[in-house]
Amino acid sequence: MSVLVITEKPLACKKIAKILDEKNSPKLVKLKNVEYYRAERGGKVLLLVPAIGHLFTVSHKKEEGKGNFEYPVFDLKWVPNYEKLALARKKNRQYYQYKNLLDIFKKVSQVCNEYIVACDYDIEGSTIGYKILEYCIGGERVSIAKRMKFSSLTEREIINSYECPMPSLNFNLIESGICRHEVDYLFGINLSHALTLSTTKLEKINFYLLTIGRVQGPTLAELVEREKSILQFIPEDYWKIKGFLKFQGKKYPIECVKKRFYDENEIDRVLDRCKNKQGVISDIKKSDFYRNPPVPYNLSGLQDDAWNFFKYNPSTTLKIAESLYLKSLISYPRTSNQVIPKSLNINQIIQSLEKCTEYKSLCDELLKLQLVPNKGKKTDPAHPPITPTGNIPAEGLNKTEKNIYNLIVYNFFSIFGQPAKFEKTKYKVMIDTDTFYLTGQNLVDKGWLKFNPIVAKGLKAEGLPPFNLGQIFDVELKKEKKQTKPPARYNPNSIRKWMEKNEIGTKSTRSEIIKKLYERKYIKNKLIEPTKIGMSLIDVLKRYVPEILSVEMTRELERMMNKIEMGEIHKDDVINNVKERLMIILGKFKADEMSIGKSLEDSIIKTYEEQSIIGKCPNCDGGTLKILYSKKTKKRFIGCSNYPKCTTSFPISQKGKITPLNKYCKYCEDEFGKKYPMVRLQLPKKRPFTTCVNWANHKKRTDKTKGDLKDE
DNA sequence: GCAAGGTC
Repeated sequence: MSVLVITEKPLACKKIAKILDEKNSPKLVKLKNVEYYRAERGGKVLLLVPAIGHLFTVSHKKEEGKGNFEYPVFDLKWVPNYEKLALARKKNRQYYQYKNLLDIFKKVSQVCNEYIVACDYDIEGSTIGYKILEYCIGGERVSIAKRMKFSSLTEREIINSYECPMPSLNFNLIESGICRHEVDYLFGINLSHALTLSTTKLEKINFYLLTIGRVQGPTLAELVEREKSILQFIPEDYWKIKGFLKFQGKKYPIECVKKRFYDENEIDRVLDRCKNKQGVISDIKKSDFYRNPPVPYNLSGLQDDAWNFFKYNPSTTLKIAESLYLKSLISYPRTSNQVIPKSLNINQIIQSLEKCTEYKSLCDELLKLQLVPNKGKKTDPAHPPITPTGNIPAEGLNKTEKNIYNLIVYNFFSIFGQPAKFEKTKYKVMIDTDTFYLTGQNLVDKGWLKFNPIVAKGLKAEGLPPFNLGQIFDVELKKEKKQTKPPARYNPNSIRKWMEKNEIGTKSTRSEIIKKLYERKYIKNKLIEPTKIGMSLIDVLKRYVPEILSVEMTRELERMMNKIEMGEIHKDDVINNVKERLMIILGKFKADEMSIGKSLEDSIIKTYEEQSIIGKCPNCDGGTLKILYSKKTKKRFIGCSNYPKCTTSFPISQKGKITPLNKYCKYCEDEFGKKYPMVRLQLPKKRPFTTCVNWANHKKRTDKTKGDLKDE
């Protein structure tokens, strides 16, 4: 008989197998497309099988797939992941992957008499391991299973945690994990069903999916809150001086010591005083400042830079990073670690990257240094920071992949660099009795910046010519009228950071949940604006379930789970409490179902109408082109709102998502002298492309995919 | 067709 070792993921399985095998060469077994390992240690045979995250999930007893949105849903059960996929009619590759894996687990467990859980030592990892064992050997016998507890995949920790495992699973931790799943399910499914059914029962809407949960709720609420403060903002007029100092045919911007004038008379007095006067340099201050090298990337850091330099969505960044990881080009991306572990072979990685001509000179330079990596504050027991592995991309990466990969390589290089040194010069410029400043900065020592062309390129470090004390210049001063600005809108990255700060969601789920808010049409645009649906959803929830909109709900859940971990309370108490609360909430909801549905229905219809607008009609006055549906064929097309007076219409793809671009086609303007709107078309599983609504009349049909745009 | 959390 053998020992079954369960790990959370394939990568960890491979590492643990290699460490535990006495010859460090475990045998790879492939069965039904599943890979696991056979190792030998201390006269025992170890069979190490990896999960792929959760293999089980919560469901409810009456769930019969499509169409059943009854509530309340209180009778929960746990089912294998693949069963859920089957319910969703998704018997895809993933379905068979999960199903085969569970089959293998069951099969392997039958030739074992010892069981060890080696998943991450946290509530999710504990739940993953327990659910698999329960399925394989039954709830009773799980009591004989042991637990490896380690905080990093190093040889010392792995061997130690294997030789001295915890004598049993941590059942409190497992209970709290199960509890977390069930609480999220109870709130999420019940409230989503209640919202969805409220509009379904009305005439105008056949079915519109509305969802809400512990993380979606507060995130949407924050976006709506921001929108309200933008709408309520009353701009205030102010004036500022736009000034230049002239020197050898060049103009250098100077700033008045008083940056904003709220009284127009005051700024006029200053400008009067300065009229026809020259500026004198009355003081020179030089100071050095340093910009430290970056800390190693964790997922958040990578998402941040990918947004700052390339405006990639956090969810795109995660997806690309995952694909680079699966190609073995970078380490595991779902990490929060910012500290390079001592065990990482830095030299080897750089030597491997040296073979790539693009990085060769930087690698050569790095290899001359003593390599001490900079580090950040965050650590992660499960994974190191994101670094290149040293493998060179074999086939070409696409542009997005290449950009993300370069960010990771250059960040890795930069962490070994010295601080970059800048010299700041501040000239005090007096014009009559008024004070202005001219500032510039010079990069005097590139430090780490020489290892990071992406950051260096975006740097503004324009120096000033050396001026002398008492030097006199002609100046140019103008009055500019300005208005105070409302608070800035969130973008997908800044709202992700807000979630991170408030500790809702996890590093791997935040960007997905933001994406979900877009998919549900709760929010729109890159500078995020809630739609009418988003606004009225928050209105309804504020009245009936304010708790689902607060970050405090997550805090409370965490407190409850801590208490379960400490053995102070039982999971059932928490679940029963949630059910009682939901009973009251759902009761009120049901009573007011019609009025709730009505207000949501109006918003849904309006949001759809808004989003169907493509642009102005090129052939009539005041007409609007819209996506319409033919009554006869039920197919969609683009038509003018002035029909039947105006019969302008265009065919459009029946599949895919159409987004107006607020731009018109340059080709058509030159050719026909009319403004035809451009749209973006996203066909399923294809790259989105830009096209003119009138592309069928272009001479060269290929023009439809060219971004030949002109702003309106 | 639904949550949030793991992971390929």
